[in-house]
Amino acid sequence: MAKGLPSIRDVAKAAGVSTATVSRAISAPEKVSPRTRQAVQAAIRATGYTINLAARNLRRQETGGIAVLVPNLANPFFARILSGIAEIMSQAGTNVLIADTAPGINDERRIVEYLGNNRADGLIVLDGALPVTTLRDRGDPRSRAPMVFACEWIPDLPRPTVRIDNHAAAALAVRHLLGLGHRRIGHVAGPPGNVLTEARRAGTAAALRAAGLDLRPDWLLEGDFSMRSGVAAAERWLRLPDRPTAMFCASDEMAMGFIGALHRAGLSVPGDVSVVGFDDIEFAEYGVPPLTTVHQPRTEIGRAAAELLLARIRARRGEAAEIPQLRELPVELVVRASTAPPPG
Amino acid sequence: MAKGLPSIRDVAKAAGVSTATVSRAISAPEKVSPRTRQAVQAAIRATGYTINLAARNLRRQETGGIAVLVPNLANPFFARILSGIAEIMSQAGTNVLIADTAPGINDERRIVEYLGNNRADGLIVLDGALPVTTLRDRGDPRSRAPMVFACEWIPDLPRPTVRIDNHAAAALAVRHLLGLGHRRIGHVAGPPGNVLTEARRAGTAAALRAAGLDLRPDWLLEGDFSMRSGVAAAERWLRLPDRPTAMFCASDEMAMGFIGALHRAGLSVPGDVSVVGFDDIEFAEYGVPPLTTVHQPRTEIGRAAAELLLARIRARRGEAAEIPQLRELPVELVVRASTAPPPG
DNA sequence: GCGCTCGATGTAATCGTTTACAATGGTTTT
DNA sequence: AAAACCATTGTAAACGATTACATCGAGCGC
Repeated sequence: MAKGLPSIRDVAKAAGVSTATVSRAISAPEKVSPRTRQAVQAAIRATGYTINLAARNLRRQETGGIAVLVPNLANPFFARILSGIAEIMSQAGTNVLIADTAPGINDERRIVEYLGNNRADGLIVLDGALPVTTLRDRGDPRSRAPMVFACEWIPDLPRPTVRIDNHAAAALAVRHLLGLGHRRIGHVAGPPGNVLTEARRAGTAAALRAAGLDLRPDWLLEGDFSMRSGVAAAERWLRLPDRPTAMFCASDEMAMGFIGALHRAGLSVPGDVSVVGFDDIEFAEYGVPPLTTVHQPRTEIGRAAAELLLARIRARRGEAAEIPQLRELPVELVVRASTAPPPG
Repeated sequence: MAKGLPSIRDVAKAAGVSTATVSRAISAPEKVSPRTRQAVQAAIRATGYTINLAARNLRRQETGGIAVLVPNLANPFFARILSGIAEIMSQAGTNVLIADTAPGINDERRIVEYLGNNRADGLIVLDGALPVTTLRDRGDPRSRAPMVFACEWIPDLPRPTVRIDNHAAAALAVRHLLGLGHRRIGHVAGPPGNVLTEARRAGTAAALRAAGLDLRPDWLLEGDFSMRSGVAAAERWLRLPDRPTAMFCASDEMAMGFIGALHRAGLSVPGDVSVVGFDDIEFAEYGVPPLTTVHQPRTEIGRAAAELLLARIRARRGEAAEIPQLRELPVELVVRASTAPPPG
């Protein structure tokens, strides 16, 4: 931002009106006569004027940006969600700040500071594991910016949320395995305490129960959504005296790690075991074998979260808006080559 | 940003000094006596003051943010680079705006607008395929913000660049295959015209030539860095009347797609063919088989690019700074299980 | 024709910081 | 002891937009 850029005064002069009229022509065109509006438009083009957001934000008492709290920026799962958020926000002329909440990158204090620092008009939280206090008491109470959750959420902190129905999605995956004839079905879960872990585990158990089966505790393996933890789960699985014929993994990364480890142990997927993943990340389609998985509409989740937050911000400015407390986007099962009827 | 937040006036009152002194105590502490500095610090704590960046930026004629142009946000390769950038920028109190330059997401006009709009004090460009004109003539000439390249670059637009030595890195990969005894080595290249494609292809050819070999045109397959294009390359490879015993792929994604397709065709890696990738993305470590690849220090590239840009921005403000035109970060070959001596 | 309303526009204060310039008082130089 | 200097601080004018309030004139009813 260099000196000498055309300002609203230059436009006003060129159009032969006052700065107030130019301002109105820009942000409330209906308050200005069509003639004047046109003249202002022409003057804007002629001068090459672009609005100075720092000035607008200062005067409007806004920041012109929203912040996204990502549990782990390095995780490719979030890339498409961010892309959806960025798309909507860029259309709205709103900046997107991204903060990585992964331990070690930014400590809790820094995040609070970052957000309290009147840097953001709103907050999209993708991390359901953040301490409630971090989010609740952030900054000065007078500066509390509206907040929405996407994908994950914090049960103790009710806020509008965009996500999929994790319970139903897990059940969908399990019913696919049941439909193939599997009766011995295990589950590789996410990290304990995570809301997604709980919802997907419960959905798995519910689908099994509906078929008259149980989720056997020895077939419930714990992971943390990472590939590495999928490998570890496979190692425990291989030591099982009595093995399931199918496994539903709570993330694609775990599924791919799981399959890779089985492969190295000489087992075939889906020949010996069927595996279903969750998320439908890019790699799922081209893996060995291509992975059957539950598709999450990630770009769409990002867009929806962005729109929801924008609506909340506008509502705060006084413009009426309807704010749904929960928006659940549809998932679908993508059947590829990692699932087949049980052996024998 | 709500009304009623403590401002610099409140701090001034609490500390019994003028607003000018408070401002100096914050941004140029050496200009203020130690006594006053302490009093101001105490007053800041007492009032809970946080600076209003919109006001500072307006006055300083800055935006307080930098923009990153990413060729494809959905590509996990960029996640860690962004993470490195975000880390440094967040320490510097600078916002990071992210714009996806993928066709269809934002058209060229929108990007120019986005950047011309005095939104960014600087620019990190990760996309070497952007039309030069988009970047050169962006916005008002008076608003030209400093720019640096990372990973990719545009030869016609010389700007400070952070990257690896792609030529040497490719040669490193090829020498590994030569060292295993391979003499029949092919290459899956990136999209034509891409700077990385050219550098890596040239490095490949150079390493072969140094061993008295040629890069045979029929063994040079074209891709576009994506997994899908790796699959396509494998299909062409399978139809080859005379096949190489080893392939060096210019990206891990292509390598993984390539391996997957070979697998489905009943060939074994590295039993029948050795494959080396490039980048060392997360999935490379856990693939089937784990991929031998050239490791790019992506977080470090992001950090270095961020620091370089900050230096350029400071230099622009008049603070002296040394700006290297090229910073090449070291790579290393990570040997895993996708390479072995040639069969027989 | 008078007074009223209403739409369109202008005037000027304001948002919270930074910084050029001025003022102050103390120390050193001559 | 006057002059010159320096460090420290204060005063007040910016930065560029928005918006409450004032103004103006046209249209309208009576």
